[in-house]
Amino acid sequence: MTADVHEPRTVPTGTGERQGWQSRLRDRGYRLTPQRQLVLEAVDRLGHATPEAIVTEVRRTATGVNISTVYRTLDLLEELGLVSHAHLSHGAPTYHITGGDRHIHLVCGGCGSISEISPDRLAAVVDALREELGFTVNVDHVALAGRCADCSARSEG
Amino acid sequence: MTADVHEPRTVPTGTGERQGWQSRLRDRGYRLTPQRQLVLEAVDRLGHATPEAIVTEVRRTATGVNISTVYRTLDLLEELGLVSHAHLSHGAPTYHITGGDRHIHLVCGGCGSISEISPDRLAAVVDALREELGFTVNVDHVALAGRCADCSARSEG
DNA sequence: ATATTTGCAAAGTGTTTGCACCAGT
DNA sequence: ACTGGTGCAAACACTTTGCAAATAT
Repeated sequence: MTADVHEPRTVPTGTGERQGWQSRLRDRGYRLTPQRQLVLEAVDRLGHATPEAIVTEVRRTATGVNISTVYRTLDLLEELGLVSHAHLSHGAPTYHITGGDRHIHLVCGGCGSISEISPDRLAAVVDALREELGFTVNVDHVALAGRCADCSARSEG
Repeated sequence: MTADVHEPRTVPTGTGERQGWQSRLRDRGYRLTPQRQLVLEAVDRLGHATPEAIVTEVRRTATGVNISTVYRTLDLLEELGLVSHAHLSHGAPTYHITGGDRHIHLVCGGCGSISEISPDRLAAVVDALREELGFTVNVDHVALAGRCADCSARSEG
């Protein structure tokens, strides 16, 4: 059990939203390049992916795309609100498509598996923190570390 | 406002617990070295500190202590359960004394300030996740990203 | 005495940057 | 044509590791 429990969502690069992000890019003075499309598609396809995994995926169709371009592109896509990242493990962050279904990550420190739960689970806490402390939690970015059922069982029993 | 909102807690290197961790170290076959005491004291004094900050603090009294020793020592102290780390920002993790008051970190993405809240705030969620999914959240390790009151006000107007 | 720990330096990740060339507009 | 984007290589930040010398036991 090391797998990513991601299930593919409707692609923002698909028919529906195509105009959306592409013209958003243009309106801000950015250019539409193959690399940017490829990175966005790769992020969507992979679910939760590190820059390294993304560049590998991108290279399946376009050899020669550079890792630094991927980093720059991810920054850009994040600025545009198309993707966001979370620090799920000790190493590289993982990027995922935003919009549609937001979610909170559960990361198992034992086996590294990632699962997702609804942000509603934290709604009460989030509201309380905003009202009492003025602190606005960025739910997309939250990762809860711990141990999954399997690993808990393993270490206890 | 970039400050750490840490307030010093009772030092485990102080009178009370001294025997505790020191003999725990010995029992496991480890040796008690000045470096290990200094690192532990520094972590306690600093509250939430990166390895870099810790080595700087340690060097105020003992010049020549190497950063790699600090890393090794932090790993050891964590294994012994004396400290734990959390990933509060994009860069280096921060270490803090465990035991006594556990807490959850709120990290402001705007100004980088760190505040702490009681783990009780998440108790309901944590319990629900354990019962429904079998997932045990490691509360010490949790950091909630977002924007503090000041930064929220600033960005909204 | 001797096995652990340290310091040092070198290597390993993950990420950013400067710059010449390339490409979208 | 013009400006922004890309690839490349080098620099950077953070962390780990091999090994000989130092030290706790």
